[in-house]
Amino acid sequence: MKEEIFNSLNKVSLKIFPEFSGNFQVSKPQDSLHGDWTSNLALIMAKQMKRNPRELANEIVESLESPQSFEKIVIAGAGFLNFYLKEEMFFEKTKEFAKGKFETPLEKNPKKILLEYVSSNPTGPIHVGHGRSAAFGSALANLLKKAGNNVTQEYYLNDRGLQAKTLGLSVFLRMQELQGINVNLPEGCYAGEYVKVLALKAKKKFKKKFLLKDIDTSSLESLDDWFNLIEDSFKDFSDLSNFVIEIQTNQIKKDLDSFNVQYDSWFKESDLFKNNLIQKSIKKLKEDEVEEKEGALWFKSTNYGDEKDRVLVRDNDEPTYFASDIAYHENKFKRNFDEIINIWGADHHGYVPRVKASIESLGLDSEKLKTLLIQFVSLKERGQRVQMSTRSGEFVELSELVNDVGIDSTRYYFLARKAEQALEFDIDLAKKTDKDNHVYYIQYAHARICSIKKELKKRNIEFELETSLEKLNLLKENEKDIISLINGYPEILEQCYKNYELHPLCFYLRDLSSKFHSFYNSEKIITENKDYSDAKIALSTAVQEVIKNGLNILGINCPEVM
RNA sequence: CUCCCGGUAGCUCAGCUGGAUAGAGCAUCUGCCUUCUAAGCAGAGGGUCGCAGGUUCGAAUCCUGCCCGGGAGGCCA
Repeated sequence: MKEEIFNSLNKVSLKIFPEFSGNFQVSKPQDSLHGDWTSNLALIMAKQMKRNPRELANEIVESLESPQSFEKIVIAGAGFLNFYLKEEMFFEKTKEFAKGKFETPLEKNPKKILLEYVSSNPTGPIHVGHGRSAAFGSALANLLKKAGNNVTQEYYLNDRGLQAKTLGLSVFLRMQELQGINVNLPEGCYAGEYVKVLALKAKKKFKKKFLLKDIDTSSLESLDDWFNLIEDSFKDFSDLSNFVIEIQTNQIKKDLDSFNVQYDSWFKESDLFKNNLIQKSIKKLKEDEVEEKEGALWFKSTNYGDEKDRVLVRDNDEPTYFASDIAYHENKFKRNFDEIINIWGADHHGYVPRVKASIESLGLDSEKLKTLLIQFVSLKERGQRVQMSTRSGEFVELSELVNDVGIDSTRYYFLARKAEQALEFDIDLAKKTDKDNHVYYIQYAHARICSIKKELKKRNIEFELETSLEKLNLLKENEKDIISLINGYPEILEQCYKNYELHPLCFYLRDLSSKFHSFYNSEKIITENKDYSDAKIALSTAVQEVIKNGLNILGINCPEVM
């Protein structure tokens, strides 16, 4: 509908003023008194034409074609064009939605999209910060799919390199402790409790294979000292590293799966090495943008506006994380996606320019890549900030939070906040099971409607949806406000889709629920007046379906009984 | 020092691609259960949109400068 209005207005604007190039809008007015749709076209045009906006508005209305969907078009305020839908059009969306029809062809040209998110290192458990990305990524995937696109969700696994070795060492040292050999953990080792759990598993698997026995380690201090010793004494050490990385990876998969997050693809960094893709990609960078300096190999990302040039291969011949990422991104592009989306923690924002630079140097179209940054999460409990620091291993695991407050609350509050805004997660609020907790409030509205349906059966009252939907005009004016809100649902989805955001949907569902609770409470829905009763149940059904549809996108459960 | 995010009601936040009287929730105060779920509803009070300029018919929204909070700036990931 919005589009129809936009197109016909556009047509008229060009007729009146062919040079018109303004960016006018058609939107839902804040106040329903201002109609079902409103446009600022006359105001925008008046500026360019240096004319009186109200006069212009008159001309526009006069030459507007096919206004048959509208009861009236009113010129208001400074020159707004307010469109009032005819009643039968007004009920259109509610009728469709009540029947569960949500065909929203948001995307006219469906795309093949790669969505990479979380991708945290398998050196430890997923924590709450990753959880926010997980909730966001999976919900965005749902939305992109609903819009008609083909979406691949991918997790990039850093399963090799220094961090894998460090985890191996950390577990190795805990294994010694299990045998009564005391060693000091060097700086940089992973210190969390989960490392001890891994050590137990490793001990079971490898028995006495990785034991120090009589080796004197008293002089060892740094990570490197230890790595040297291990290289000399334990030829198969990588078996241990690989083993614990695999266990951690499975743990991550499990944690994400129980958070309603499912991937289509797990991409291993080690595969890039197996196939020598890193070297191959580096060779494909523009020749004059790669140079050797101070024993290392550099990429001149400053050519593309990056702050400084970046190292690709260290002086010890080990490629950097950045080099892997170039190969990984080249691989993404080779897989022929129309759009490639990365969801990264905001602490990686400095990383964006160099990756874009490398893509361009490879001769690929960096416009295809979109990077969304998610800000940090902090936790609040009993009015106090929960202390967290990754360095000391005192972070709160996602699974811990989910166990505490539940998956629905966790997902909702992660999503109800603009992604680029830091999030303060109120644990006490999220645990509440009353109206203060928005997700309960929304679910409760849905459950209440289910409950009405049950009551109908109990009382043996017949209800036929199709015919009842024809009685919507019996609703009172204030009840029609709900219909107006329902009419706005597609635009909310469109806004989310266009801007890669989900919080407007969260806010919308809460608003809709609020309107419904108010409606429910004002008077009985099931009454002696059969026709009016039918109309109210039909309206409730539409609300029920919209809530179900919305929660589904957010990846939040929609119980029928609470 | 450079870059990124933020500063809107007592608190947590929407609104920011310029539009009509700046909105929600919480908290505070006043009401509402013989009822299809009170796990709820109705009402009230509460604002220098960080500060100062600028752009224009119109600025919370755009531009410039400044102040405050958080984050990032490795041959770590």
